[in-house]
Amino acid sequence: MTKRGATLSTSDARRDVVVDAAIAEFARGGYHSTPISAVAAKADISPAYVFKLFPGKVSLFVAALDRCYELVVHALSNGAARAEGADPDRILYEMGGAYAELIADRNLLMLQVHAQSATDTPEIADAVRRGLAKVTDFALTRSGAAGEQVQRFIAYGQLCHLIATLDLDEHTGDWAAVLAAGIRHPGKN
Amino acid sequence: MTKRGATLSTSDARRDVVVDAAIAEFARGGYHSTPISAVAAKADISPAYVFKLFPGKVSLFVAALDRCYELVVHALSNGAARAEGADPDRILYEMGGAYAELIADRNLLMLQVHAQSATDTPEIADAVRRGLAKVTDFALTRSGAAGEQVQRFIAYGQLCHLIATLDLDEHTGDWAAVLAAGIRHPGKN
DNA sequence: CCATTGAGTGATTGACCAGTCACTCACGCC
DNA sequence: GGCGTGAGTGACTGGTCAATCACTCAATGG
Repeated sequence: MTKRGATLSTSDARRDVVVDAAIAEFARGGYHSTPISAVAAKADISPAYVFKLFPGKVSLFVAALDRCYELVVHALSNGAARAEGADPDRILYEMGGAYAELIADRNLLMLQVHAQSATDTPEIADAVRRGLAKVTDFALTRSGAAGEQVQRFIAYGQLCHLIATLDLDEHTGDWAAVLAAGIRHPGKN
Repeated sequence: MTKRGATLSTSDARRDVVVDAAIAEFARGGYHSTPISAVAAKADISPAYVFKLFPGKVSLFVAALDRCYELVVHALSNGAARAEGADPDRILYEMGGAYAELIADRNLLMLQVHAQSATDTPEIADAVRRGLAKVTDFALTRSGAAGEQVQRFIAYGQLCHLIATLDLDEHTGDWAAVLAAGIRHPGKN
């Protein structure tokens, strides 16, 4: 039954599964406190095999990060499509909405937060810069908005990360309500 | 020569020294990948004694965080004093300038970034919420600005953290120039 | 039916690290 | 001059984890 094509692609398919597991696990514990064995368990695979699919822990984390930013750009693209032909601000607004939906499950959000904290590893710093460049460039060219608008877009994205990380909502206190005002349903799940 | 007063206060004095060392070391490696021994070495003290001064690693990190936010509020206060009597926006602007100066050495900035990534430890999450609450409340009451202005203030502070973490400046690329535009000299040790 | 290849694992190694404990040493006091 | 107390340490323990290696097993190709 396992025809040549399937067998040949098995290894690559596994790699994808492992990357998905890595996103989930690294998002939970961050880079340093998430053992490879956790990712392996999530992917129903032995820890040893992870090292056959990826040369080391860093590579796996970077692969997860790359995939994360890929998904982010994809979501922004979908959002922009919802405002086809509208003015730049409107397009950026829709992008923000799409981003909020994407990170509702928190995995992609927390992965970015953890990545920012692991930038003392050069490969990770490079990956974050690469991803952020792609996101920023896309927002600039696709929306056609001015630099200040895109800067603001990213800044409020960062604020959104903070709010979700800390589980802030109006019931945390007045100060939290101020920070979370108008931010689209962060947290929740 | 060690008079009674000095001897009696030695333990507390040591604690302060250790907290300073903890800020520097945790800022470099983050919570999980910074061993107590690194902090101890920086404070010229044996690792074992750190555990006599603090009940555990988490307590030490939280103590460092508390001190960090204390310094931030203090800086904001100084900044606000420079715009005494001016309009809220101007006061917030001066606060931003004072904050930029404070985090020029990056230690306090990176500590906050790492803390956000270590919020799966409840004590740390609490400490971050506590600190952010103090900062937000102070910005609100001291400047008298509207909630949206303070929200923006914090959002751009977060953006500033991202820029400094990644060492972005105009020479990193056009996208980086967009993000860093108008942000007051981040990085540059 | 044998040889090759690639998927996948168990067992192990070497390093590191949080936390503990029994100890020393230097004071100040009676 | 001993005694108590608090500063400070060395040595150890139990546990974890990244990475490696020698191995098994199944499929495929000739």
